[in-house]
Amino acid sequence: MIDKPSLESNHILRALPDAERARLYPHLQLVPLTLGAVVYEAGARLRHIYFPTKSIVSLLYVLQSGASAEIAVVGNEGAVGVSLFMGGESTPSRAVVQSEGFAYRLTRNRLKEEFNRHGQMLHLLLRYTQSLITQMAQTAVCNRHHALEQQLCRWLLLSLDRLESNELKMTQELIANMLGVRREGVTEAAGKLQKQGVIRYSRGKITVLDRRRLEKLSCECYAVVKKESDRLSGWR
Amino acid sequence: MIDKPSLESNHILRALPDAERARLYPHLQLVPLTLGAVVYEAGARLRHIYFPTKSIVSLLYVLQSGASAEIAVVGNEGAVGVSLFMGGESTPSRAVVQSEGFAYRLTRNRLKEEFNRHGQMLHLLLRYTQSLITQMAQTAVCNRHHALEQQLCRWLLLSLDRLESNELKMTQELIANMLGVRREGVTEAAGKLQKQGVIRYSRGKITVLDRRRLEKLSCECYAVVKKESDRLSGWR
DNA sequence: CGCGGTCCGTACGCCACCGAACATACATTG
DNA sequence: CAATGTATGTTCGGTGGCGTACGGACCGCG
Repeated sequence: MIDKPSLESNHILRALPDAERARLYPHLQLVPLTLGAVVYEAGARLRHIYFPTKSIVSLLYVLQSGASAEIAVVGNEGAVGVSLFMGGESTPSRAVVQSEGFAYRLTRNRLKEEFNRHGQMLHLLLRYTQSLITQMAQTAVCNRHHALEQQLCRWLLLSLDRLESNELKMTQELIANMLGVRREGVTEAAGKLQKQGVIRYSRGKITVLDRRRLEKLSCECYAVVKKESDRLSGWR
Repeated sequence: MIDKPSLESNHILRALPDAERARLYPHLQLVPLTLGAVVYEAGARLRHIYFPTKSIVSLLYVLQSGASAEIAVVGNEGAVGVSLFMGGESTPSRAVVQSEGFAYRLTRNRLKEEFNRHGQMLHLLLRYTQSLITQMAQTAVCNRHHALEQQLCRWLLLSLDRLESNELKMTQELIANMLGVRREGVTEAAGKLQKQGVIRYSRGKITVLDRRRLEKLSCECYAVVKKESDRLSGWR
């Protein structure tokens, strides 16, 4: 369906020194991530760490009531399953594929082995983890203080950054699940944005027409996360 | 004012093998943490990592609007400034002393040195970081879905766990800042709890009378965080 | 072509929380 | 003991998002 992506499509893998990448190469398994697939379940023992290439994975928290909320989103800038090298073999969150694509994965044991060599992989993952933490913290505050419409803008931008087009396949229902709000709320907010000519959408296909405006309408959270993520993925 | 606490008052320091602890001992500096003191400012370059003994430190996010919210709370179970060993020398959050006490601290360079030895310290800090992540994630979802009263219960419990008494010095105003809500909202929720005989309070002194009830009235978030924290601080 | 499913639009009552303003009581200080 | 500051109590209108319900539009499929 799509060309198989190279290792370099993932920023972490790309940033590895050639020697390390070569060493890892035979152990990196390319797997397709289909829309809606659960990469790992909350509380389950993780078996792999995933390095997305063109896919997007959402980290979701599901409450006892069934209500849920996204706490972070991961694309080709990072990795899914960082708790593997942190030592607790599981997390209470669920990872769901939000945008179809591929990922390279490494088994738990391989990762630990690599980890124990204390090469760049370790440092890159640590830095990435910190940017993940920033994203989660910002999400927490955003949930508390910002209006739905602003959050929608933030969310669209975060997704957009992890794709290569200005179009995303995503129903309002799913977005509502991610943001932890009602679908109707998303309909209304998206309606406003469309009326202003910022986006256009229809049946699960959203096209961003005016990214500038979208950034202005978003809360500060997007910029903060982006900036910190850029800073941490920069060299040294 | 208070007896100087031993290294073992902090769970991470306590869990270190004797040899490591002995090696670190001369470099650990005991510092008092006074109420309201800012351990580090958002975006500022961190210079130390802190291991609280009897104090509590809140990690706060402050928005451009001035609104704020606590994203995690750290006591003698953990450490403040984990981003130091993650590689990004700062974080966008602010750390504020919420309950007076002491902490041992280590300079940035010492920590890095220790880190490079790849001993237990590294693993303990990594595990602790994961439990911190859990707390932040849970906070994010809690902010989204749970009622103020439940959140207040959660917050009281989290603080209580990090003290040794059933009494905390904390005004409703400050609690409101932490939770990112209005002071009046806290007054109302606290009033309800007092009427039910769960807590008693007066002018910045809150006494928990019925911890069981408090746990029942709290949202699930407290239990989830507690359980995961216990799991991760357990052996291996 | 018709049917069922997915996706989006709209509307209504409801409630928790907000913003602001003001009242009261206790505490500390000089 | 007066004065000022701090902590808590109470009120009132406003509103953003919730729960629920229903209707219409477009799609793919048989």
